[in-house]
Amino acid sequence: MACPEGVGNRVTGLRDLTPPQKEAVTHVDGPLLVLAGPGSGKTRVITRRIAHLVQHGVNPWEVLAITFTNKAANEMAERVQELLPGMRVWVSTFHRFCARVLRQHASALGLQPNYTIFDMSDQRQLLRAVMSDLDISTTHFPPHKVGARISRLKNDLVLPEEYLQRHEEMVGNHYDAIVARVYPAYQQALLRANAVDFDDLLLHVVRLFDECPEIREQLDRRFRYVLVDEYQDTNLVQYMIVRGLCCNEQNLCVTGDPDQSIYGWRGARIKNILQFEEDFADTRLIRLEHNFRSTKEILKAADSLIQHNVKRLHKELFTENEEGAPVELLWFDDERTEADGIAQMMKQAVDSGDRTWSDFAICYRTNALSRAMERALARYSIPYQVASGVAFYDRAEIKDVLSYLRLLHNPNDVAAFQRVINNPLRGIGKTSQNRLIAAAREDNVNLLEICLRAKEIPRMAKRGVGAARKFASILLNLQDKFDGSIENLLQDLLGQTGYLDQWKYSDLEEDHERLANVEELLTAAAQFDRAYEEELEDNGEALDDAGPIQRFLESTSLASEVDSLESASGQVSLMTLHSAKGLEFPVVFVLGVEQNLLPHERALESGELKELEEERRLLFVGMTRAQKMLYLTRTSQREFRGRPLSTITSVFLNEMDLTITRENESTQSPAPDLEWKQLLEKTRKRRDDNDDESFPQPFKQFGLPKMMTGADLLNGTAGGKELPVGFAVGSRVRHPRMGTGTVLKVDGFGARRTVTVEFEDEDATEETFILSKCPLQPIG
DNA sequence: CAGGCCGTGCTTTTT
DNA sequence: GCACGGCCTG
Repeated sequence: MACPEGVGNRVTGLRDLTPPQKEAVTHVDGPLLVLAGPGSGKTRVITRRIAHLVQHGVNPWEVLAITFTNKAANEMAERVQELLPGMRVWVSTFHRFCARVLRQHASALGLQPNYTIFDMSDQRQLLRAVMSDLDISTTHFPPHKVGARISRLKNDLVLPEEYLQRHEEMVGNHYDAIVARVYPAYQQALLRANAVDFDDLLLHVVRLFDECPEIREQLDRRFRYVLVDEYQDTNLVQYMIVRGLCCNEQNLCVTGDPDQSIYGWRGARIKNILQFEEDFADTRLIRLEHNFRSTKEILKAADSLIQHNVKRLHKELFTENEEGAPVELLWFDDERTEADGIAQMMKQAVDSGDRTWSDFAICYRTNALSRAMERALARYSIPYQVASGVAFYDRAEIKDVLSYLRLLHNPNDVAAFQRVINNPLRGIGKTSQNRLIAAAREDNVNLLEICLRAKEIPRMAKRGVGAARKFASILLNLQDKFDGSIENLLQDLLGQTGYLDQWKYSDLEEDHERLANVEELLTAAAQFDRAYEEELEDNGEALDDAGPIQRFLESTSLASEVDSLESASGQVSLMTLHSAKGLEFPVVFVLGVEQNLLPHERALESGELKELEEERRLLFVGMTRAQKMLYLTRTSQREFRGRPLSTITSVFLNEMDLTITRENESTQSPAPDLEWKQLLEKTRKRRDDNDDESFPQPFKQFGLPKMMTGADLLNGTAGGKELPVGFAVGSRVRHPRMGTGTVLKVDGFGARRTVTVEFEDEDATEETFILSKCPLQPIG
């Protein structure tokens, strides 16, 4: 029975694993931290470990594997299914897991089990309403920005009351004051709508754990083995969920790579993984350092780059793959030559039969960089796909249909109500809608009920009364007739509301597309019906106590795009560095390795070391996607927001040994930073300092404080009548993007005062600025 | 009440 | 350079 490796059978023999991989797979009890370098077979280790647990007596339902994305969850579930046919192991995203927990314990949090999950547009709509209630200008404070702030607070586990309190102690920041008012009101509005936003799904579970210790313990005991992938990307809320599930049963296995943490900006705390050993006593630490993906040259370059990060756990990456070609820096004149050059290289490789189109990936820091590249690919007739998230479920027609379903399922869903009450047009305008919503709130009844009683509402438009009653009775009737099939329900719904009539007789291509999309939704519903039925048969009772409508809506709100990138589809892939994570390609181009682009301007402006390091990790992630060939590119001149700008050498380029290929001899870019080595030493010495460390000054593009811009100086003077010091003709000024220059001319007065500046780039560009609106700074 | 025009303001993205 | 939002007009 026992084979040389110890236990094992045909399915999970361990011979194909490296020693550290094997160690991770066979570890059973107690906390386990797997630091997995890029291309080190991490997913394989997780799935094999799950199989190993189950084959050694752990019940499949005692295992919980958590990922971030649906894609990762599906892949993992598939591979577990191959190893353990017919067994149900819970592999889920954080959000899906929480949605389910919440459903079962909704009442403990003041929700009903048929709660709705609000997506970003619902959130924005609700915020808009809440803000106008509070008389807050949505022009000055755009709801999506306020929403982003609230989201960030939720990710950081800050509750409305706490924020209000914390804010009262602070003085000054206007934006915070607004958010402090909006946040509690927004939460109240969500509760009234029996709805949660994405962040609430997680936050409510933490609250549940906090307020109902017995529920926490019950879940903790039930999921004896918990696995969390990409642990370096967890934020504070996710961290608390994981901890909550692992107090009593500390069989927690986390995998991740601090060097690939690139989501700090949305609240991910790299600390979570760095401090894992402190959080859990007797942690077994395993490093997966053997890279199976890249050539030695690629790995060497990537490793030399990441070595410059100070805050990291050391890893010694190595590979047994071939030496490979050196990593090259391609230096072009401008973005057009860059794009053409890359297109030509790819075409040549494909024409000669060495490569196929799908071997290539082109990565960039910001989406804007894809434009020039796309044009070139079109010129060369190269097939390509861009990974960008125009999600199926975000399309207006899909959202409309789903909103009907949402409203009949949760008649308090105000966002859904507003979306469909006058669509198709029923003569219930904004005013009538607001009257209905206000009346529902006052009478404490749901939105469908208030529609039936619209007649009783004072000053309600007559036309709207009948329409509202008809609208509500259609939905209530559908609710009664529901026979368990979502597809039938949607069909009836479309028939009775006449929603599709607006496009049915149109010749427009886009209207055809809309109809086709709705058709696709019906197919998805039919598929769901079948799967739901199967699950019922499989389990006797449903695995889950929620009805099909709740489950269907949940799956649509938590599903993102229909797998936007198709592998092996004979096309070149274009994507941001962020979306490249987790993928691999034989040949990778990383575009625009230039100061202010990579590292990004915003990271430099912040002056924070941790932001600079995240940019470095971003490049590291990009580089380690490459299997055979890796090219970094830069230009001398690049169009930025419509203006051509001279570029600056990225600090990252100085951190690696690269072969530099100049496509064209052209203008010399500013010399590499001579003080670099010294700076690095200084930075290293500071490594033990706290988090908010800033990097040494010369990194900052603009050494002068913001208060010194012409705009600020002008606004600071009485009425702005005088010319601010430092802007006389002939004085030297600096512009954050254009660089330094000399004032040629001054015109106008007060807010209309303009200055014309000749910059010191090679064409001596002349630019005229409105002094009160530009970031020009005087020098000296 | 919808459509067009003007001004503004700009990373990265999942759920 | 472009996209989105707000405001104004037909």
